[in-house]
Amino acid sequence: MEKSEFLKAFQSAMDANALIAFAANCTISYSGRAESFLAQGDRLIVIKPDKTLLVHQPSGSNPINYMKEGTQHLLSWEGSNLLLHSRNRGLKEQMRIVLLRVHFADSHLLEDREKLVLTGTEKDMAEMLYRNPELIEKGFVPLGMEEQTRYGFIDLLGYDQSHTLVVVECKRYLADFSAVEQLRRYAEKIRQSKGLDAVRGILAAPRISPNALRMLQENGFEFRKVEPPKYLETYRKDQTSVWEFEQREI
Amino acid sequence: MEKSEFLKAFQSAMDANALIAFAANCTISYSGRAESFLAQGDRLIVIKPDKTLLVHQPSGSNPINYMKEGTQHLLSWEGSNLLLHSRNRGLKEQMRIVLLRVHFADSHLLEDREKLVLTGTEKDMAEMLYRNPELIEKGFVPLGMEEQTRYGFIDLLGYDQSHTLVVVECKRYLADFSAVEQLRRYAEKIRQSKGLDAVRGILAAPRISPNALRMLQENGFEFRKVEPPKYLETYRKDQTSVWEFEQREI
DNA sequence: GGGGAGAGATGCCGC
DNA sequence: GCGGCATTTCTCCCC
Repeated sequence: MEKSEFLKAFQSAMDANALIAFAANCTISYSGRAESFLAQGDRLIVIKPDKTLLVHQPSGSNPINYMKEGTQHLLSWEGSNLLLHSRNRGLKEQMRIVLLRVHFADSHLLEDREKLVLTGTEKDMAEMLYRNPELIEKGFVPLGMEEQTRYGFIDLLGYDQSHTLVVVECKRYLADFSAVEQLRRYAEKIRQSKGLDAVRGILAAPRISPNALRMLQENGFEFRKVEPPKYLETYRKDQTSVWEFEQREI
Repeated sequence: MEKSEFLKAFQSAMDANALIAFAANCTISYSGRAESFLAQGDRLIVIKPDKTLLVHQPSGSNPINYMKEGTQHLLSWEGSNLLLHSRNRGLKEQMRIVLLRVHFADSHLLEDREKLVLTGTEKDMAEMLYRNPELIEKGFVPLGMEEQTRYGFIDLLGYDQSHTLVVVECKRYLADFSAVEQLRRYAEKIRQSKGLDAVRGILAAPRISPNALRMLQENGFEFRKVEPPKYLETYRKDQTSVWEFEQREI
């Protein structure tokens, strides 16, 4: 693609607040919270309507370079190449992308007001345990979830059969050191604030690392193997059979 | 863009292992580690040569949906629409994207073997303190960095003026609870393994949260305000003056 | 391949 | 705005 043609297309897209995506052979310098340099290669570059900039290499999930929303983007000639100079004054960040060759470029106005509906989060786990307390243990009585307590972001709070207070911390994947220490912080906080002798702590997760389990037990806490729930019931009911069939197929 | 035309272009791109980027009006269902649904809207969709799939809405840095590398992608008719069915058998994940309209599409073979050169990381901080021990305090003598010690991932280890062992934990941004507890874990570990009465702990970061500072002091540890270094010396020397001028300008 | 920890993390929700 | 924390975190490094 001709650079002069790209320059025009870029300007129109920016003026129209359209999303622009282009592939180019380029070098990239960044300076801001850190500093980086990326030598010459082919990348996909995207500028969104909110002026977020993303640079993607041919592999990997994450952008190799990026600028946050609200960044200013200026494209100009630098000899026979084009220079994309992106600046975010508020964040004191800037990027310089030298475009040696533009492979393709496209832009379009995007309309999208939808938000993702997601299940299987840590909060969903806490709600499941709130509604199915026997998953913690027989006789467990849930009191409240999350910010419903004044003692911090405790996932789930309740009493056991002998009326001892129980703090439950949920992790949707692997429970590690950090989860154990979170639990310890919460249990200690609530023990002090309520003037109790003892508070039980339970870590609920599908899995726990061996070291974290040791630390958990050293603190007198317990582990419960619990899977996060994954059911988009509202959105599934009209296509359940097909979806479940495909699930089984995998 | 005609859907039949897109179908052909998609197949060629997949066969050639090219990157493909297209904008489309679509709905998206995902099932795997979690489950999600995204109602109809315009998005940018990218499939990389390594078969990573990214879905971007018009704003924000992160993809709203994605599939990891090594995913299989099948495009086929579903009535008058196209269905992109992406599966990762190993991860037991799948995604179904119904394309109601394709706004644009482009693909290209990308050549890129370069890796990002980055400075200003936590490791760079530790190295700076190793070479400039007076930034910790007068009389501080560094012993080793990171994995050079047998006692874990301790950022920096040394002796103070009175030959007391000092454990230093670096954070490149805000030091929080987790940083304090990391420091405590390391200090305790090394104290026990060396059979010492006391070990000093220092948290080095540009900033620390009030609660973390309180916990730090309760543990008898100290805070040092330190900025991470940001100098790509190798890559800067031939353009220093221009770059620094622009930096000042911001 | 799993564990442990950083990241230019980002995003969300609370105060 | 900052603080605290989850994330389909991702990524790297080391065992």
